[in-house]
Amino acid sequence: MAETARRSDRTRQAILAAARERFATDGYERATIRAIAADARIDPSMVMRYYGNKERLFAAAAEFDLQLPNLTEVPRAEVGKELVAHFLDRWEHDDTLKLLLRSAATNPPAAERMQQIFASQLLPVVILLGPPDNQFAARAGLIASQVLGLALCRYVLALPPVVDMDRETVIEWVGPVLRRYLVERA
Amino acid sequence: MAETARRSDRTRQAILAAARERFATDGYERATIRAIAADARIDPSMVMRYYGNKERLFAAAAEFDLQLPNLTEVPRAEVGKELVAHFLDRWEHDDTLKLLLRSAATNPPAAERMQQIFASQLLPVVILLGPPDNQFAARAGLIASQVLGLALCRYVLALPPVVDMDRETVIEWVGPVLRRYLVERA
DNA sequence: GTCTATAATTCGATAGAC
DNA sequence: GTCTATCGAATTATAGAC
Repeated sequence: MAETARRSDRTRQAILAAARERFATDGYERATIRAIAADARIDPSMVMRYYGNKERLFAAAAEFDLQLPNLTEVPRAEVGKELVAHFLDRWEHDDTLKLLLRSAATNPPAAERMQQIFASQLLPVVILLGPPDNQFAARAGLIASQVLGLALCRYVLALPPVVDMDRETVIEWVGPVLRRYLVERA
Repeated sequence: MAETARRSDRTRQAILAAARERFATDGYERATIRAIAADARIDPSMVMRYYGNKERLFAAAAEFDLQLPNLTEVPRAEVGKELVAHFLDRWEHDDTLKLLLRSAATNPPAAERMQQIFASQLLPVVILLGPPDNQFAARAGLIASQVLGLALCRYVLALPPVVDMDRETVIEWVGPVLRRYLVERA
């Protein structure tokens, strides 16, 4: 029936949304299926029915696309700022990166997923824009280190000075760093 | 008795060393008192006897001193590289920062400890060396973001390109960034 | 100081009625 | 599709014998 199909889809989505929130705030081990089900206002056994087990639920919740913008049209001087701004937006409007960051520290599959995301989505951008010095991987890794470190301090550890910096200040400071990692010679 | 006092001290130290290792590799929630006791080759109940509960054991294991060097004598141009080199050494020879990093993602007390460490140990260095622009806190936060991001990618997430970078390459790339955050004008 | 036994929870997962 | 009941395992923590 189309009626029940739509309803089970809504239930699926409710579970996924609740799972994302819980995993993002508590990390993989502290987020319990019971709590996720309670947030979604459904029975815990429904979570198992739809997703089989906790690991598969997490995998579904950790699906993520960086949605990196096309930087080829952006002036070389602005390319770093553009990148920082994009990441800031991406974090503010989507919990998935926080989820991955929190969980990857203690959950090996989450760490692997993080590796995949940066290898498959960030590296191509670096290859496209960076100088042909065969240091693409290192450049992508360095960008990841600064970007993830910023997210870690701002959203996970909540270091006061990093939390208090407004958007423009962050862009002004970190933009040139990413530009250096992305397109400048070492 | 001096005899038993020495023995209980050794036991205490064995527990602490095992705890540091387990917390560093597994994070707070996955590291169990049983596993720590097994590593230290003592009975689990001894851990409770000496440290009361898991939280206090963690607090003891998370005691950490960045041991930041005196940078006032270092040439301004080298100050960033010196800082990166110091952190790399500190990580290689001590698990405590990895322990904090892994645990802080899901354990609030660990995150607080991280805040304390950077506020009480890194901020003074920035105040001492940075330009008098009243941006000390922001500078310290930015340094923390890059340094912790590097550690996260290299030791926790194990992003291949960041793991594969040798010491000199890291210093060459990240040194100038830390110098900028530490002493340069925005 | 050391160890056994176990209490008290909590969690992921399953079985089965409706 | 939904819910109740519960299993089995693991964990922190305690009580108490030796």
